[in-house]
Amino acid sequence: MIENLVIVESPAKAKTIEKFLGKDFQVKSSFGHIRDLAKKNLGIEIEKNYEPQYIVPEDKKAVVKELKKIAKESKLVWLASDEDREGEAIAWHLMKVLDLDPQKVKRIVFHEITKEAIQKAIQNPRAIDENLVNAQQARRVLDRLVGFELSPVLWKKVKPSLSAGRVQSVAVKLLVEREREILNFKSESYYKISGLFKTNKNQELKADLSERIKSSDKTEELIKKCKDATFNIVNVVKKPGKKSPAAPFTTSTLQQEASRKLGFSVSQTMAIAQKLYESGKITYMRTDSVNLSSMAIGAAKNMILAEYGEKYLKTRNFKTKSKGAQEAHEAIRPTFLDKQTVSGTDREKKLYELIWKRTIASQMSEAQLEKTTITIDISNDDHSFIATGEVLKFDGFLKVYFESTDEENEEETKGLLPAVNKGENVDYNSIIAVERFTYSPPRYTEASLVKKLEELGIGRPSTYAPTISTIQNRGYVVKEDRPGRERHYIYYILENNEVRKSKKKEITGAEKNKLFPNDIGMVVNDFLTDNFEDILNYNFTASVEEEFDDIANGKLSWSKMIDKFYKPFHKGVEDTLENSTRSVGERILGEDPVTGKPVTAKIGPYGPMVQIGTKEDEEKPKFASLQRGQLLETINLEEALELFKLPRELGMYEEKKVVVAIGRFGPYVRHDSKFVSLKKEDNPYKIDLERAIELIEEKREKDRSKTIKIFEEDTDLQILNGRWGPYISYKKKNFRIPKGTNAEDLSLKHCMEIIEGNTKSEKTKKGTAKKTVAKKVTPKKTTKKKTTATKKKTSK
DNA sequence: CAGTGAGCGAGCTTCCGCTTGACTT
Repeated sequence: MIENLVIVESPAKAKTIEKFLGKDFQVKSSFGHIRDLAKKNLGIEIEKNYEPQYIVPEDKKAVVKELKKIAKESKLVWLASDEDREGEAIAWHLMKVLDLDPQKVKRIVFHEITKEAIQKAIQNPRAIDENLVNAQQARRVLDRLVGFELSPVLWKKVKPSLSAGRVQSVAVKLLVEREREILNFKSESYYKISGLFKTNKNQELKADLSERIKSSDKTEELIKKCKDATFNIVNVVKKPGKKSPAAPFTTSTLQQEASRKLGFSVSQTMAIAQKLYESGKITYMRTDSVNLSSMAIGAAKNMILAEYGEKYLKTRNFKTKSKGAQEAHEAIRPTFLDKQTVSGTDREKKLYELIWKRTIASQMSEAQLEKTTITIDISNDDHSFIATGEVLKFDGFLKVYFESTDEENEEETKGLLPAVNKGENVDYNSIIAVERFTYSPPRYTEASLVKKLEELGIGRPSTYAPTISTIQNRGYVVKEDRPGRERHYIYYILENNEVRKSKKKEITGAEKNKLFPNDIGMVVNDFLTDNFEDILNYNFTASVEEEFDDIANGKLSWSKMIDKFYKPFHKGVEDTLENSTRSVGERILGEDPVTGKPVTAKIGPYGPMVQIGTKEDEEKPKFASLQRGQLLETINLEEALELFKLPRELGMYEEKKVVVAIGRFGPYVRHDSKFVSLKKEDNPYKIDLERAIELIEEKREKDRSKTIKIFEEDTDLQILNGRWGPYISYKKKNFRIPKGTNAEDLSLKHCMEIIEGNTKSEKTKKGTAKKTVAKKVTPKKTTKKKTTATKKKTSK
C-alpha cells in the first residue's frame, strides 16, 4: 500500500517534488488535462442546459489507466494541479475520472517549487473549488460553441476547412487592420536639420534643429541664413535621471526579448525553454507571473553581493500589469541563480544566459544618469539648435542587462557632451538638412503580436505559440521577408561657406520576418466582423472574463451565463447562414480594353485570382492567379491585365510547344509536359525561346543523373535519387526503399513488392492499427534559417 | 512537386488550454 499519491500537471515538476517529499509520497503527473469535450459534433448538449460531453482522449487513456491503478492502492490522493482555473478543473476531472473517494482526496496548491512552499501546502489542504471549476467549464464551453459554430459558417460562405475562434480571429483582425493602416498611410516628407559645431576649445558638438521643417523652400532659406549667422549658447541644463530594471520574464516577455536579441521565433523560444525546464535548469516556462520566490530573491542577492558588491543590490517584488493574469507559477528564472551558464546546445546556452541576466538585473539597483540639454540660438532666425547628451553616472543593473525595444528608428546613442558655458559662441563645421519621411505603424512580428494579445488579455501563455501557428496554417497570414523599394530624398549641406543641394537614393520599407495577412485572412476577417462584430471586438474576451470571475466567485451560474451568450449568438449564426451571400472578396477592377468585358478580382477555388468576363458569357472567362505580394484589395486594372500575358507560347522545340507561365512555385517553362523552373534572373514576360531551351537541356542533364534504374518491362517504375536518398517512383507515387537494401540491386519484382506492401499499410493506417513499415533512414533536415539582425535604416 | 478555374454526387474540416512526446516529407 502506498501512503500518499500526489498528482501534478507536469512530469518534470513531479520529479522535483518527489525529492522534497520523501519516501511516503509518490508523485505522478497527469500531463495536463485528462478529459475534454467530445470532438464529434459539438460535445455539448444544448437542450440539457449545456451539459458538457466529456471523454478521455485516445492519447490520455494510458495515463488515466496508470493513475487509476496507483490511486486505488494509495491511502491518500493529493491533487496538486496548478492554482488557476484550468488547474482546478484538472483536479476536478481527476476526481471524477479516477473515481476517487472524497474521503481520501485532498486538494493542495503552491506556486513555487520549493520545499517550504510544498510542505506548507501539505499542511493546508482544502476542498475542490466547484465555482472555479464551473468558471473553467464556462470558458471551455464558450470557446467550443464559438469555434464549432463559426467555422462551419466559413466553410459554407467562404471556403472549406477554415476556422474561427475567440482568440485566433482577433489575432488575424489585429494583423488585417494594421495592414490596412499601412496600405492607406500617406507618408509625408519633412526636413531634419542638424548642425555639427565646434566649441572654442575645438571640441565637436552635434545639435538638431528644435523642430522639423515641412517645405523645402523654407529649409533652403534657413540653411542659407545659417551661412551668415552667429551661434550662441543660451542655455545649459543638467538633470539627473534614472532607469529601472524590467521585471523578470513571463512567457510573453521572454518571447519578445528572445526574438529581438536572439532572433528566435516564438515557437523556437518555447521549445528551447522546454528543454531547459525539463533538465531542471529553469522554472516553468508557461507563466504570466513576474513573481520570484523569496528563496530566489535571496539567491540573487547573494550572487549580486559576491559578484558586484552592495552598491548594486536592490531587491524588489514586481507586480503583474497584464490583464487576466492568473499567476499560478513563478516568473521564468534559473533554478540555481549561482549558475551563470549551463551546458547544452548553443541556443539553450544563449536563452539561459538571457534568463539569468534578466533575473539578476531585476534585483539590482537603478542606473543613475545625467541628462544635459544645450540650446544654441541662431542670430538671424527664431529657430534654435538643441544638443542632448546622456551620461551614465552609475551603471547599476545595466552592468548585466539592457532591455531592447521594438522601435525601428531608435535615436543614435547619446553620449557625453563637451563642457560649454552659457553665453559662449560656437562656429559651425557643417549644417545638414536631410529630407525624411513619416513612418506608418510597423507590421507585427510574431513577438509583437503576442505582446499585443497579452495586453488585450487574449490567449494564455500556453497558447501564444500555437495560435501563431494556427493562423499561418490556415493561410490567413504569412511570415516572410519583403524587399524594400527605392526612394529619393533631398539633401542640403552647408560647408565652407557654401550651400550644396543633392538628390540621394535609399532603400526603404524592407521587412524581415514580419506577419502579412493574406487575401483569405482579409476576406474571412471582413466576413466575421460584418456578421459577428461582438465576438471580433477586442473587448469580447475581457468582458467574458469578467463573467467567468463572477462564476468563480459564486455570483453567477455558469449555464445561465452561457445561455445568455448562446441564444443571440446562435441566432446570428442561423441568420448569417440563411441571408449572407458567399464572400469571396470580389472587386471590379475595370474593363478589358481588348474585349470590353469586365475584369474582376476575387478568391477562386485555388486562391486569389483575376478574371476577364463572366460565367454568363458564351465564351469561358479567362483566369489568372495573383502573384506573391499582390493583394485583392490593392490590385489595379493594369496589374491585373499584366497577369494575363502569361502563359506565353515561345515557339516549338523538338516539335513540341514551349510555354512559359507562373505557377505555385514561381515562373516555369513547360515543354513536352515537363516543367522547368526559371532562374532568379529570368523574367517570364521577356524570356525567349533560346534561353528556354537552355533551361530545358539543363534540367534534362540533371534528371539523367537523378535516375538510378529504369525497367524496360515497366517504364512507369523508376528508381530515382532524391533529396532523401534513393526512392522508387511509380505512377506519380513515391515509395521508400527498405533499410539495408542497395537501390541498384533491386529487381522489378522486389520493387513491386515494396509498392504492394506500402499501399496495403496505407489502407490500415486509416484504422487504429499502427504503422509497421520499415523505418526509413533519412538525414536530419538541417535547413538553418539565418538569424541575422534586422537591417537598420539603409541609406545612400 | 506543377496549373487547374464557379452549387445535386461523399465525407471531412473546426475551438482554447493544460501537458509532452512520436515522427520525420
